[in-house]
Amino acid sequence: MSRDAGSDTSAPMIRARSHPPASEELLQRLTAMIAPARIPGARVLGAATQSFALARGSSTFLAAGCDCVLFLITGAAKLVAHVPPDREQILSFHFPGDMVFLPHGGTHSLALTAISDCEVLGFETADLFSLATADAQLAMLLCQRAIGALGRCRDKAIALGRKTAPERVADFLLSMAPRIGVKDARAEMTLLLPMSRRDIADSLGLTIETVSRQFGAMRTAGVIETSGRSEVRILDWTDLQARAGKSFAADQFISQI
Amino acid sequence: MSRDAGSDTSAPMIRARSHPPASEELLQRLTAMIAPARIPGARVLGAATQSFALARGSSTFLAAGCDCVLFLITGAAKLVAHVPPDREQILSFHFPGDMVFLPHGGTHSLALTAISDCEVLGFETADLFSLATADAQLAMLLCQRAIGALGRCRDKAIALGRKTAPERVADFLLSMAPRIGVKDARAEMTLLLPMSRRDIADSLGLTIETVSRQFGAMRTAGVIETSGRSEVRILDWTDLQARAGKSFAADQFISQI
DNA sequence: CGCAGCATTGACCTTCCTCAATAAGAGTGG
DNA sequence: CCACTCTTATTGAGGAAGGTCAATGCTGCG
Repeated sequence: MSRDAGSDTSAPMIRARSHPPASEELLQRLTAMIAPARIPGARVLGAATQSFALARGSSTFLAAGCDCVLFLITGAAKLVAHVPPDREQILSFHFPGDMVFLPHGGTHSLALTAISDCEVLGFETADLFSLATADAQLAMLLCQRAIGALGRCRDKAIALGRKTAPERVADFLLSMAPRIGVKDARAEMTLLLPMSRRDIADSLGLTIETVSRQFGAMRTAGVIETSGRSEVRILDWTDLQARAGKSFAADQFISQI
Repeated sequence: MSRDAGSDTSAPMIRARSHPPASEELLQRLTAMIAPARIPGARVLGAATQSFALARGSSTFLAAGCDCVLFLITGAAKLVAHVPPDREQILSFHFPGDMVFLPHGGTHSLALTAISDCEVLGFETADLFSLATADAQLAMLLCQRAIGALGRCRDKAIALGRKTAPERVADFLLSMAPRIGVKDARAEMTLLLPMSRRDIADSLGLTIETVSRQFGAMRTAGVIETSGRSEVRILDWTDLQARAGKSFAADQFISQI
């Protein structure tokens, strides 16, 4: 439970410099990405927008009182909760197109930390809400995204509360596959994990060592193959699902046939 | 990890009978309860509303495909996720005034189960959304409630991932206090817990025995006092917060001075 | 090529779970 | 009102999963 508290201090939490007028290009990419439920007036949205560049390892410092919604445009990021004195729980990983809600008033101190260099669009929740009051479609978009985030958070709570270490690690790989997986020639899926073993451990409520041992076990069993620090290839999809506790994995099978 | 699977089967999950026209009275109470962000046209809402009576122990059976939002009018309920073969995780407890989002498409099977007899108003999410498209205030209400639920779910994930058994049990009492606590003559707070030890355990990702031991330890230490199965009196608020891991509990103290 | 950080592996220990027995509540019917 | 019974809670002893500590091996970068 002890952790080198100094390592984080060396990369101090900074409130990322904001470039008040969000670049036209970033707004374009935002609207393109959330197209399925298109935002009617990206121009209007533009006025309340601030763009952030978040360098690898740096965090948006979000103490109590800050209340905003972020859009991740490029890069990969983690939403981290700090538990005194030196524990931390990663609540979610985020990739381009994701919306991150950071409401004020939570009991814990949260920060969005860049795993790789990121571009982010940020809104004060109040600003976004006042826009949404006049724009039901924007309001619905926010609502759907929030409910989606709630669903994923519930899945995480279930895993943290009632799953074993092997199940959690298998779950993790399965949840990452559709987001960052690439199918190769032999139809095997390869993941290039942007996060460290520590990140994975902090996300699953485990230790680095336990995560490493589970990777080792699956490697030995021929379920996965790893090369370097970040590459994981899934060799036996069925076995992986069994390890995640998906009994019979009926749903997935049906859709694969 | 073994559990008497038969005990639940005897009280089968039923789709509660719906009384198509929601009673005027229940709608009145709903609008009264969510008054802070009042719904402009409760009459309109009424058309899409179904009222449920959920007897103690019975559940709304919500298999994949169902997608609805529930309002709890009276009683106490738990949102339960079932993890095959016989584990379960309680995601949240609910009390009158609460809104429960039950989106379709989650990976786990969820059910809202009544801890005591409940009255519930239910909406198909699609219906509610189509109403909200024409009504920004309703949309905002939904959005704020969803973000609120997300915040509480994150707190639960943090507790399940990174807190010890004593911390979780203390956390539980602290989280229940503002919702169901009653201050008595000596300004001590008394909780009448509607849920069993099993419910508490399933909510905290622990076993009944561990929860019971933690109650025992706090009783011995003079932090709490219990009488009967459900009554808990908080004697030492400061110590309880310390046990919950709220280091120094600075925020709370300041607001108490 | 060498260094610093990260990942892996092993030995041991703590926490919490499991199994089992006992006790206390809360209904029920006499 | 009390005895009876069923359920739920408490308490104890032992075991397993995962955490902690420590040593070694990669890997990617200057």
